[in-house]
Amino acid sequence: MATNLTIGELAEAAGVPTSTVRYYERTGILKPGGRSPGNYRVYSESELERLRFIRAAQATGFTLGDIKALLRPAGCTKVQDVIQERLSAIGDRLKELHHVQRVLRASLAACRAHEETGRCRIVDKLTARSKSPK
Amino acid sequence: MATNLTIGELAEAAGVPTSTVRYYERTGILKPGGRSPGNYRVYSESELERLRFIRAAQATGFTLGDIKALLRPAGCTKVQDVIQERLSAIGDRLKELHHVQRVLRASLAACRAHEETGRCRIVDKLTARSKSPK
DNA sequence: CACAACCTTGTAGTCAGCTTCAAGGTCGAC
DNA sequence: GTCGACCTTGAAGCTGACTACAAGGTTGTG
Repeated sequence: MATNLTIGELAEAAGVPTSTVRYYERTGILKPGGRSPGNYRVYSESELERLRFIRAAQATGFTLGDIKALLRPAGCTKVQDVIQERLSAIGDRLKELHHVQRVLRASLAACRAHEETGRCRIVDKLTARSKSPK
Repeated sequence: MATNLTIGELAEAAGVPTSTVRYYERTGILKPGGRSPGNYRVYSESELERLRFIRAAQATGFTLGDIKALLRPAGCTKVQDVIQERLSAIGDRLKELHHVQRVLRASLAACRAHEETGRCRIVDKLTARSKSPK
């Protein structure tokens, strides 16, 4: 079950360039499980999963620094704190994302409703908030 | 109702530095409504809302280029396309965010469950995906 | 064993998104 | 009218996250 992957295979599987994988290694966020006799990096499934997690977290607005802190082994209590913090950040992100989604949907509806009038005031809608500004 | 704001007031209200507001102007994503007699930038509520929208969208992973395209007035049909595209991107983002949330919650639970054993294998959990890898 | 397609290290360059600085102009309170 | 807190422009500098390049080593196929 310990699928051994080269850097190219790993990169392909996660949909990132190999240069990015090496960059992640330089920053210390993702290390190969070992090295082959010919000094090639060797990765296993768990490193692939880790890489996928990194990309998913990144796409939702976390920096590599955030993610590194999250993945860093530490005292269990401390880790719990970090995760709690991150979950709360995710909660905020979700709210913001839903706001953007709501505004865009409203814009789209307004746009369609006015399609026949030839007058599209979509930008007004886009700049209006549908909820209280915190 | 046309509240007139200086750059400092606008920045304060949106929680960004004034330098960022000027940078946004340089990139063409946020322009002041006008200028005061003394050549100060003057903003209204609608520019404040636009700025807040920009920040919310940015926090959820959109680039300024994305947002600019989104806010750019254009033919109604074209705008609809752009918005549809963005909504689909948001759908993806939400999925990723929920995945991260799920993994973190599972980690937290596992961490707590093992609190008394003194052994915390949280990193394993963090790198495991709870769902099919697409 | 030759060849292409991979891999290695190290260093330098790129781009987005700010951030800081210098040298000054404006505004409101005293 | 002068003081300090604001504002102006333009240009340079910074950080995070890659990305490209040079110069070479490894591996699998015919």
